[in-house]
This record gives sequence, C-alpha cells and structure tokens, in this order.
Amino acid sequence: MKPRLLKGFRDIFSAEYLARRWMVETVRKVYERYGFVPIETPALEYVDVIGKYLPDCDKAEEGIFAFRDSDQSWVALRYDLTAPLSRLVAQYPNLPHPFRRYQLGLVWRDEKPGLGRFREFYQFDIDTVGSASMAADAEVCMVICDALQALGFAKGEYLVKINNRKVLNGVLELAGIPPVDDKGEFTAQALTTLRAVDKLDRLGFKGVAELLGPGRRDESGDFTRGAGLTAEAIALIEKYLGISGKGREEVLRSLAELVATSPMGQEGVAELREMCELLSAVGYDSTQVTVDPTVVRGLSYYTGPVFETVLTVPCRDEHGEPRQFGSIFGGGRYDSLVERFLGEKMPATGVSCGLDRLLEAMRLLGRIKTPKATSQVLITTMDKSLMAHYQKITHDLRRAGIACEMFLGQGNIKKQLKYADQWDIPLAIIIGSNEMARQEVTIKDLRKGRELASKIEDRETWKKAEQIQVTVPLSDIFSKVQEMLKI
RNA sequence: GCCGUUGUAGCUCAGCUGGUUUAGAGCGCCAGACUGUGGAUCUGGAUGUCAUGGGUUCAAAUCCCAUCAACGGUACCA
Repeated sequence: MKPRLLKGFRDIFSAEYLARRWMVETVRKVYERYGFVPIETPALEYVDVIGKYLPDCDKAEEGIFAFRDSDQSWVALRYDLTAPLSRLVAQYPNLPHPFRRYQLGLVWRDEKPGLGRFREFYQFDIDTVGSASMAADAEVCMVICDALQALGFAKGEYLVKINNRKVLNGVLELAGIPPVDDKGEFTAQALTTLRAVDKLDRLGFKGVAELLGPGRRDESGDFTRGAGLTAEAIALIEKYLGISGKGREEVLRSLAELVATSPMGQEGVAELREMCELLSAVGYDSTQVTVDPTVVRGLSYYTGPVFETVLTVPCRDEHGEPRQFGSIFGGGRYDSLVERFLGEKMPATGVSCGLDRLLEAMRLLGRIKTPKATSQVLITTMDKSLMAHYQKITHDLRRAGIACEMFLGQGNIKKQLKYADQWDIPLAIIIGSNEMARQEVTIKDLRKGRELASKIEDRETWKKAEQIQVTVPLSDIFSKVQEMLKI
C-alpha cells in the first residue's frame, strides 16, 4: 500500500498554513470593517439545492463530487459558497435584510487540476443579499481594494476590472443574437459568443473572431465550432471589445454610444456609471477600479455588474518563468439565484477571494513573512543530566508568554541547532556545564547567523563572528530573549 | 473528452542510432574532519523490481505494442 493523495488535493504544511492564516486574518479584518458578519454552512448539500439537477440516472453532473448517502438521497460537496448562501437566505426568511455575510470555506470541483488549480480549495466570500443598490456593488470593489492594500499591495499593483452583463446582452442584441430565450435561459448562440469573448486574453482578437465565425483549429489540430456570426456582427463585437480610454468616463461614453439603441445596454451603462460615481466620491481612482468591456465572468447566474481582479505586478516562478495569475477576486450581481427557492426576486451581489492563487502569488513575489515554526526559542539539551533544569527554563519562558520548545530528539548540539535552523526558529538557548556553573545562559540568534552566513567563507571567522550569540546571567533570560525577538 | 510529450535514486536529470562491466551525475539526506555550536569547505556513506505487462533479439533502461500515471495544449466548468 503506497501512501498517496487524490489528484488535485493537497497536504498543507505549517509554512503554508501559517501564511494562509495570516492572509485570512488580514482580509477578515477588512471584511468586518465593512460590517460583514461571519457564517458557516455544511460542506454537503442536497444536489438539487446546490443547483445541479439530476435526471433520474446514476451519474452525477460533471464537475461536482456527488454520491448517494445511506438514505439513497443524492448529495454533493459544495462547489462554491454562493449556492449555499442562496439556500440559507431562502430558508430563513426572518433574517434582517439586507443580509451581509462573509464566509471562509473549502469548496470542491471534480475537474482537471492544473497549475494553481485544485479540486479542493478555499474561497473567502462576501455577499450582500437584499439590496438592489449599486452602492452594494461599488462597496464590493472598495473591499477588494482595501483587502489587497492590507495585504501589502500598492496602488498600481492590482486592478479591479468591472463590467456589466446588461451591456454585454445589449451588444448581443445589436449583433442580432437574442441573449435569452422565452424561459430566460441563454441561447446557444449567445453562449458560444460569450465563451469566445471570454477567451480574448488567451487567443487575441484573431482567435476570438474565428470562434465567432466558422470556428477555430488550434495548434494541436483540435477543431472548435464557432458561433457562425455574420461579418457585421463580428465587426460590432470587435469594436465593442476594442473600447478603451483614459479613464472610466471615457470608456463609459464610448460604451453608451455603442449601445445607444439598446435599452438593455443603456441600463447596464447607467449602472456602471452609478458605481463609478460612488467609487470616485471616496477616492478609488481608475488605477484601482477600471471599466473593462472584455470582462465576462463565466456564464452563470450574473445579471448585472461583474468584477474581476488581477495582480499587475510581474511575477516569476522558481524557474524564472513569467507566471500569470487568473482572477484573484471574482464575482458580480446575481438577482435571480434566490428566486429559485422563493419564487420572487431577491437581489444579491458579492465577490469570492481565491485564497490559494493569492497565496501562491505572494509566495512567488517573496511577500510572505510568516515563519514555519510556532516556537520562538529552542532550548537545547546538551547535558542530559541537566534535563530538569532545561524543562524548568522552558516552562518559565512559556509562563512568560514566549512560545518555545525543548529539544525532544536525540543528538548532539550540532544536530539540535540544525533542527532549529530547519524550522526557522529564531533563537536557541544553550546551557552546558560552563553556563550551569556560572548560572548563565547562552542565547544564539539564528536569524542573524543566517544573514552573516552568506558573507562568511571560512569556518574560523564564522565561529568567531560576534553578535550571533550572547551569554547572560540566568536571571536576565526573559528580558534578553524578549529584546532579541523584537528585532 | 480530444491531441501531443514524458515516465531512470527523495528532487532535477544524463545514459547517442540496442552489447565495458555490480545503471551514473548534481542537489538533498546521513556520518566524520570540528571532542560545546546552524552556514561554507573537504572526506566517506546509504538509496533504484530503469512506471507496469507483454513482444522482437544471442542480448533491451535503450526497439515495438498495450496499460497506467504525470505534464503541456485544447474543450467543458451550472
């Protein structure tokens, strides 16, 4: 039996765990500053509740982990936190509205894993349910900016890109494509068109134009059927996608002009304008939040504003290869998701933070400062006859509020210091017979030593290097340890 | 799902168009030089059913077929 992991699943070690905890704490504080409250919902839901409809067959829908429980009910691991939220809102009608919650949780998707894509990953969402106001959407953008700033990203290192599905639908109408059928579902042609548009960043205008027209054959020889649009329709969409400008106002003017004859499109532009006015009023400028017509956001349930956030800092992986990260925060307005349960409209908007991507990006950018260990101090055990003394010192430090551990393994001092080094423990305390006789302790600063090591070539100077360790009276141990940890 | 590439030590890989031996290197790991000190240096050490199954051949890590797995591209992703 070989120990192994499901593909797309991971074990998380302390370095990553502690980094994530720091990230969650930082973002959480921002969420709470905006008045969002925490909730938790189960990992498992009934399949139909979660939005997957299972015709009476044995096979679950693609993309979700689903199975029958002991009652033969179809259940599934949640694939996002939004569907469970809509269930919750519908189930507890007495919740005061608007209801504004945040939620951290694992979600699962049974898809092909890839670089930075897992089958089990964290989402950290905020949503406002019960408000149709564009202020709710504008606020989402503000939260994203504040969260990224709190994590240490400067203005210009990230960009929140916003668009509106009503604008997209308006453009589809003008191109002669009915966006939705009488049941309110997207038409096949609209879907194909939106999918093509969504690939703009990867394929460029040319590739998208092929997909809008007859179809596209990629390098591997694989053929993807296109939407079969007319040349005029393609030209219109290209014109739409090419819209850009100095600031939000300019982009909005161009968009308004393009969809002037579409009431749906006009409504979308008006919504975007309203959001932008609120953002400008509190100082979020176009280097932070920009209007971007190319943002589509999948196809799902969005009905109005949609948001996507990218990091604009150049990022390289450990091999020096440039690495692009997809959307770090993504979301939008979904006014008809809760309707499924309630039978009436329930406006809602929100965004999801892809913690894993963000974490990976910050790691590659060298911006994660959290340690691997929780111990601040390692008390080495050089002389086994002094174990009680070591234990006493360890415990006294703990009582003083200093996280520390006594070396519990086997081996000489060299091995013990190596252990401290491997775990990134900042300080080591050494007490041998010399120190014991004089009632002293030696405190070694491993961080300082690490810095010096890169500059020192030969062993003699390394051994004699000053300021790596100090010997102080036993009675001064707390003050000295605290002083050395502060740096 | 489809197309392609790859599968040799914990990791990264070398091993040319089949035949020098008991299959190599670097990194990492362990031990020692340094007996009370992490790095560096030096010395020594451990580790492989050459992915699996079959075939061709006097001879296969090397060629052929199948399977599995990984990676890349593409599609799908409510």
